[in-house]
Amino acid sequence: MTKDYLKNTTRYSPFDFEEKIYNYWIPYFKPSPNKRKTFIILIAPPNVTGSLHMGHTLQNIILDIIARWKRMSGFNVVWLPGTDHAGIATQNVVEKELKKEGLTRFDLGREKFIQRVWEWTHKYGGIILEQFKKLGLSLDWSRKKFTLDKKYVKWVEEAFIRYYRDGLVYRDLRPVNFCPRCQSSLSDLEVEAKEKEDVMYYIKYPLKDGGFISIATTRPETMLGDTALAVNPKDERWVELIGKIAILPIVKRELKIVSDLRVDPKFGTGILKVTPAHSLIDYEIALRHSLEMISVIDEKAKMNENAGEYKGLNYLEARSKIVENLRSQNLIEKEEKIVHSVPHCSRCGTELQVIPSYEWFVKMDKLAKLAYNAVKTKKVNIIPPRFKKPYFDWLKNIRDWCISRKIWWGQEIPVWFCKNCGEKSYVVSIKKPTKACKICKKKNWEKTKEVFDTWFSSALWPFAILYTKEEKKWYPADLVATARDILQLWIARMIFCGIYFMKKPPFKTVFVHPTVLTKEGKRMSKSLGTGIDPLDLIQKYGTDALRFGLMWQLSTHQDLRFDETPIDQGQKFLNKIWNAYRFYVLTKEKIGNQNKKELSKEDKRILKLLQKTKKTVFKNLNNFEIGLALKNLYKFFWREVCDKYLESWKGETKNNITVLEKIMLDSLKLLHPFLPHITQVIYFALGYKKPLFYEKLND
RNA sequence: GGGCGAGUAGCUCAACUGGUUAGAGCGUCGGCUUGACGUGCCGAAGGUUAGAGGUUCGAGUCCUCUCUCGCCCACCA
Repeated sequence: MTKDYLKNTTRYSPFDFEEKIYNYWIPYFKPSPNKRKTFIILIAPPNVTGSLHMGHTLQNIILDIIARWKRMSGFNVVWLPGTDHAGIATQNVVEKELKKEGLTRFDLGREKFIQRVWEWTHKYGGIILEQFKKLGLSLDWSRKKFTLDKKYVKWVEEAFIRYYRDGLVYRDLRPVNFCPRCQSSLSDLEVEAKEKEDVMYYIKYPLKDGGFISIATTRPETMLGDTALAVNPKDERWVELIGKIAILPIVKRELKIVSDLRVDPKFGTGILKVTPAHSLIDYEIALRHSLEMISVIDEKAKMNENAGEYKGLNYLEARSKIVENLRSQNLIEKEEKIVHSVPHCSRCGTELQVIPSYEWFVKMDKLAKLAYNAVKTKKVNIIPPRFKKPYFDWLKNIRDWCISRKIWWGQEIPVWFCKNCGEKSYVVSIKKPTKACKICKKKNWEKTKEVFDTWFSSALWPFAILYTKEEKKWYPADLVATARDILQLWIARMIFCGIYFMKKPPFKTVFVHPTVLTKEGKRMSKSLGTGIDPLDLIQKYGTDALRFGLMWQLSTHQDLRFDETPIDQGQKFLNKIWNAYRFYVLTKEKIGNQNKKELSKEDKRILKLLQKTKKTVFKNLNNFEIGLALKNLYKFFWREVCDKYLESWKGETKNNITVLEKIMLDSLKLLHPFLPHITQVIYFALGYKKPLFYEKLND
């Protein structure tokens, strides 16, 4: 990387330099201890088993540009890499791997399976971070974090215990979304609604006093668990039914007809069958009317002992048998095909069941208020501001958070159950309890097999990685960037956890960046084959060109329909930059001591434009208008510096060499956050020895 | 069902709080270039800014309605 190399090479080749330059930088990415002003960026930890996609790429390039720019503006930048153990997601990846060997996790058993996931994690868990390096990210590699690090795990246990002591965590038997394949409960946010065609059955329920009423349902099999019927008191058609008794067909149970505002008169016949065990809305109604909860479906989506003659049947088999039975009694009034949305597991796509299960919940009312107020009072800024609305809406209508999972991979909940008494007797404690069970007076404790929702653990990420002795208490952070679908899942939860445990919100600014879509405007997805691998692009164009191409397309308010041509444009720009500096070196040599003392018209013009460009670029970076900032620079450097100013150096010189030097050095610095590798290479070629991001940008 | 966003040159996008002939890049076409540039430079063509109505001296920009697309959220049994 000498001056001669620059002079003699007419084309910049990223592949000769990018990796070497990156390795050179690594030690300098550490925050320096002697600077006072810090700027702390919080990374969104990718899943350990993940591999780089466009979302990570866009998000982290944005952050890297900010990080480098902040460093060059005099800040001590803290940005730590890390990964998330990602409970269900990771477990599913390993299960798929097992499937290839013809095995399920049940064949291995819990312990061996967990061991297997650890092996997988050790073998492949570092890949995603290695891929992050290829993007040129200025992360502090001396401080890698993982959500199952010893210290991290401790934070999670302590948080749970603190919630428990404060009465914010409780255990309850209630219907939850349950995935029959993953064999676990899920939180509301892990449920994905999918459109599906089904049959709506109108079933006649006899009234005790004679006559029939009809009830619409797509799930006749759940009727075995009906414990009431409900109508809306405002529905004039049915008010007179309130208080009357109907007879549940097949089971012959008497059902009281209750009045509840949650019943939608426009749906079906306006009469709702209340099945508290298998419907969340019905459960709410049941609480209000003290109704019994009878579960008829088990966690494998099979009918249980309460289903009488249907016991053991899969719910779909049971459905058709029940419909058959009803038909034979002439109790089906009508059947119609409908399309409606049905909850599926967001991780494996299986249709979910709502079944009652003992789970741990976090009470959300107080915590939601904390998160709400932090944004309302602008202690946390969400940019662009329009994303505040979904954030507020979510917090306003929130239900308690189910934080236990019955999967195997994850952090165990610090709870001990009495082997003899089971559900009736448990102790919340990190260590095995020494006291005796209150019921059986024995000390026969066994740790629960349940693990935490992975988001319970990642909600603590900001202080678990930033607030430790060796990390110099870098809490709170200044900035976090996120895709918008993570706003509730992660951002909101970090905010209330941060305030609850640390008394301060975990960051000041949340930047919600655009989603990378395909050129057709569709979501990029591996399974649909519409994804583009950023690594392929790097191999084809180099990192700087990719960074240019992506940022060129970035605007704050519109999703990005990914187009490859700007990357090509980036490659040309790199070559233009390279040759501009060649010309600069050659010109300097040629001019020697024929320098002019005064400033020419061109000198003055370009200096003025430089100041103006700096101002707009900084303003745009401040507003996360990265695409605009890059365009400002592109135009300035190519159209003004190259096409006009450098051209004016050809022929008899009337310009001042010190101006040329300033323009070329300042341009290099300005370009560095966006195109870090090439600018560093040129910087070395010009004879400088430092990382370019150690230079001051705004003098 | 609710919310948000977008529909501007062939393609991907700009145009700050409404203000002169609506701008870039790529693509197309025509020239030029052996004192940096596998290229570069100069220039041209190309748009009733989705549609309809309204406010205004003036609207891509504000209001209303319609259409199309996308995303997020939602316990419609």
